[in-house]
Amino acid sequence: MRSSDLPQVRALSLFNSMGEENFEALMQAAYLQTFPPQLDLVHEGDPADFLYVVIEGCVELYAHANRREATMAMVHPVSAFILAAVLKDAVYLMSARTRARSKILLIPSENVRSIFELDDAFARAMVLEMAGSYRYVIKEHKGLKLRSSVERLANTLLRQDREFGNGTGEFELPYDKRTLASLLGMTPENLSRAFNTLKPYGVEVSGTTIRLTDIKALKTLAKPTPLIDDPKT
Amino acid sequence: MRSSDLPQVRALSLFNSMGEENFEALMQAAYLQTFPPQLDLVHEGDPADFLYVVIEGCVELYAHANRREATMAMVHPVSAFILAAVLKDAVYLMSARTRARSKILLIPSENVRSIFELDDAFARAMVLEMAGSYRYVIKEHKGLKLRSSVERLANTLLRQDREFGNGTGEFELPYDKRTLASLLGMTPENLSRAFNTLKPYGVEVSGTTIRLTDIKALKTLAKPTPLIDDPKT
DNA sequence: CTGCGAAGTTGACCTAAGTCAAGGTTGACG
DNA sequence: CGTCAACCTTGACTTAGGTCAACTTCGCAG
Repeated sequence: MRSSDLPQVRALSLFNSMGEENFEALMQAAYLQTFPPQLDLVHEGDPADFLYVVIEGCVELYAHANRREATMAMVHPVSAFILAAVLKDAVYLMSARTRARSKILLIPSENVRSIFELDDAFARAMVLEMAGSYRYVIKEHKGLKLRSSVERLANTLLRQDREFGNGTGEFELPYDKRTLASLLGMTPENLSRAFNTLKPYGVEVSGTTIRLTDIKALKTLAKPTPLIDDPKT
Repeated sequence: MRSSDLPQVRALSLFNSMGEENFEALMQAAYLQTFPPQLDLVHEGDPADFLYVVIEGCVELYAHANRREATMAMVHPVSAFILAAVLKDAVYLMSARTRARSKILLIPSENVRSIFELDDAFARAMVLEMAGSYRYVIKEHKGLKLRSSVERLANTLLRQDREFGNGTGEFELPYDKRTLASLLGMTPENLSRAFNTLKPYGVEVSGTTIRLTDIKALKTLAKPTPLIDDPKT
């Protein structure tokens, strides 16, 4: 793999505390590849052969059942996904596909597990990574169980504004609306309608650009809570 | 704490590989207490002061938002809960209450974290424990997003039959119906109706006893998949 | 500029599930 | 053995959200 990409991988909290020789051994075994958009990387039910790290681009995690499909999460650079399946040497619970041209690091799961046994700092980093992922899903699950679709949308907009618009009230949706709809657990049609019901709360939509002109009102409706909406904790 | 309870704690996969002196240090700092039913142990949003281990009884994890409440999981002996919050030194994302008279081990989270730093085997056990919890929530989330409430109930019944009835088709519900309803993400009224729509598929309910007389038909409706319904993987 | 196709929107309609209000069961306790 | 209080069930009704089909918008290739 290209040495210019190494530092950003090394900088990941998952890798930055491990021993240099172990890191090198992992990278030695790894493949760095660039994939076109809409390419299936892993399929749920398959044994976990690789740990994946998104270096550039964007990856969608999704799941199937009952001839329905649901987007479970979007993975942005630089972060790893499907760590749990690799550690447990189990099958993937989710499928993954690229949503943009993406540069991705593939580390054979056997190597991940053997270095995990060898390197104590790596093992500890894994715990924290897993704890973070766990809490992310718990928050998603709480949102889905306790909120209406309009509330979920409102809170997502408020979060995006904090993350991408720096609280200015104007930002771009990071993905298309059908994906957003699936992520929020609704149909594209219903997302459209949800945007309309948010119009009186100062939500202006034009294509993929969003403007929030009355954040206070939106918050009254959304009732955000750090126990669901704060990605940090 | 009573020494007769030590072996079952030690036998937990979370604790069975760690060094003896570290285990003793943890237990030295821990409290073993028996609580009456319906007692609140932790409240979401509070800082994680203790790691909890259910030795006897039953604990419900639940969450609040929008003046609604949802049961997130039931914890049975012998297992630990809210590990992630303890490790990250963060606030609890869920509340917990006893659902039966319960014997519970409380380990101060500072001690957990310091032993985590000290004991490599303990750190590795934590990774696997977290990975298991992560995959549990992912499965719950998939079920909620991809299945109707009747399907969720049908699959839960099939699973209970495997776990408690050993596949005989007859077993007791492990908790009351309102709890089951909340766990499945529906109202008690709707659970009643769901049981009725399952009647033609050989589901007989009398109080808390369930008899499945046509498992094949039930499976046709439930369409179980190990990627959601197998608690082992 | 034009025309095509995908993505998004809208409206009409339908269905699953929630809500509310009675009843009915059951089980603990006097 | 009766009474009370949970818990559960049922029925009538409402509502959120899904479905289907038509239409619009927009980006883009020719």
